[in-house]
Amino acid sequence: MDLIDILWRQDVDLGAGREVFDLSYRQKEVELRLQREKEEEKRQQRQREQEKELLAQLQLDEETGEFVPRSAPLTQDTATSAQITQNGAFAEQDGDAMAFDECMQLLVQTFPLDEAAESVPPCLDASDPPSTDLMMPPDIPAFIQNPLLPGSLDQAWMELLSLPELQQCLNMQMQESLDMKPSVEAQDPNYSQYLPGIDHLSLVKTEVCPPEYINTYDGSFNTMVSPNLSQMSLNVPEVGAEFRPEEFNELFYPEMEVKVNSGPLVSDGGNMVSQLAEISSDPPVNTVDLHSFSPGSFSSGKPEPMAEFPDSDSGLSLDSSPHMSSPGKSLNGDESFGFSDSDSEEMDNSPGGMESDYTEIFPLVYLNDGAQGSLSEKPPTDQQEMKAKNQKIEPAEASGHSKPPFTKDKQKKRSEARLSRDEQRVKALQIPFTVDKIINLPVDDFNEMMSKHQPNEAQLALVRDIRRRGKNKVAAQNCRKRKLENIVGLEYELDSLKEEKERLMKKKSERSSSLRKMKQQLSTLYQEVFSMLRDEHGKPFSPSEYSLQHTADGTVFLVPRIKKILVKNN
DNA sequence: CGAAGCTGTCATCAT
DNA sequence: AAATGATGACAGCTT
Repeated sequence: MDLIDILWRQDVDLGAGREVFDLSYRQKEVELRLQREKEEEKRQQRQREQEKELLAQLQLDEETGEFVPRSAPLTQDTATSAQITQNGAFAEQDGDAMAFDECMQLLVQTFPLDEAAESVPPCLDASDPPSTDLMMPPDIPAFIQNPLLPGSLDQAWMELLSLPELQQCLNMQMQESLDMKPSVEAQDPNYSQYLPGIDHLSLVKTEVCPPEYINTYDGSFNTMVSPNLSQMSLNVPEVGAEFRPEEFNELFYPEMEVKVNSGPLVSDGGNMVSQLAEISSDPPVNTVDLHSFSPGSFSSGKPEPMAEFPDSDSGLSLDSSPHMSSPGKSLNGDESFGFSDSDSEEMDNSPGGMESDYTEIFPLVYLNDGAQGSLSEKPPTDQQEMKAKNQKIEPAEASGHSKPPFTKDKQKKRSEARLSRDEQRVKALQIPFTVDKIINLPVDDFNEMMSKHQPNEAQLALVRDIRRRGKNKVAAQNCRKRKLENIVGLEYELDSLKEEKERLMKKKSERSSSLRKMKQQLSTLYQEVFSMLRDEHGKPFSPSEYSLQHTADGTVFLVPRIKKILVKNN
């Protein structure tokens, strides 16, 4: 379940938001893809007529929507051009006529589980016995053809499938599902919750899994899976029959779904617990731990705080996702009292960051809860405890079950965690005020509120701490905002000044050019005027002997240069 | 793996 | 004197 959860988050991190899991969204995608595929099919038919060889080598890549050279699917070594053509033919003739159950029965009959398991390569055998079965007969692949999933999801699920532990789980689940077809049907109800079109399936939902649990963890899986299940028989005729990794994934989603839903619930009889026990180096992974992840268990496990401060969440973790805040709350609420910020920082990271380690962390947390006593001792105690926790957690990570996805999961806004922690502290000290009020209430109201409650020293210190931190946080945000605005303003001013400088330089250049032009014109005019002047003999004046000078009033005189020189000398 | 950026927090001073 | 705002500095975390 942890792995599934991790991978689901990985899907989200990879860009597959909840909208991806939405039926309508996916249906649109399907329509587009189908349209594309029809076009491509037409083109392919033309190509078949022209070149059969090309046909064998070309294949519609559902991820990119392009025809690419056919590469053998992961587990399909037998993929040949002949089979491809067979698949295509089968898709048209048999695909729509054969229901999923019928195909499954046929597969089970044709390929017993033992053979199927043996025939599957190691990397996928665990995860998809059914899919391998489906692949084997050339007529089945039509099922698998479903271009619903985006590439990112496909990748994420491929990663999921590549996990050995999960493959084991999936393998066992798959075998069970093959034996008991109803189990597969039981999964649908969950899917239907997120699929408007599959309402009829929702009848069994409550029997399979608590609604809260489904809401928090199963939603994504459900939406991913359900379209495929519901439309599996419908998709068969329309899409080309080809094997792809993502198709396998789609087939497996139901199984994962089953695990997610039923794992914690049916943990006693199911394989999940045993698998988890094998996976985890820490033996004490039990159903209680698993249940601790579900929202319902959160509320049930910590009834008092939740009941006492029902609106505390809304007060501060406005932008925090419920999924994230919930675990943190249950975690911190139990153990958090009056510890220092640094402690709380550590708290933040471990619970929020390693979600897959919930099973390991939560038990520890519960222990801590019980151990928590007075308020004043908390800071050092918590630090030590956290260190101990981390040490305990590390082995599990070292065992290879904490993976890169965890680091992605760690990407949470500290604000969310901080608020959540403060809330938990408030709850822990049984302070009947929301953190929001503690921080944002005016001084008078705040003091009045506090006086009414008559808080003890620890409560008062915590409340004032929270208020100070909260206000300072806002102040820091504003300060940084101002700083950025100042930077932006200065940059803008700098740009303006540069533009101004540019403009002035350009103006200067223009003026200089204009001045040169005017000098040129003046010179021309001077020569023109001078050349028109004549002495008493009708001869022009020599420019070397005479020059023209003008006074301020515009009067022009012809001045002999010698005289002028004499005047200058004088 | 290191640099850069973001955010919360603390210390300090100013209001 | 207390509360609050502003801001530099620091640490932890993410990108």
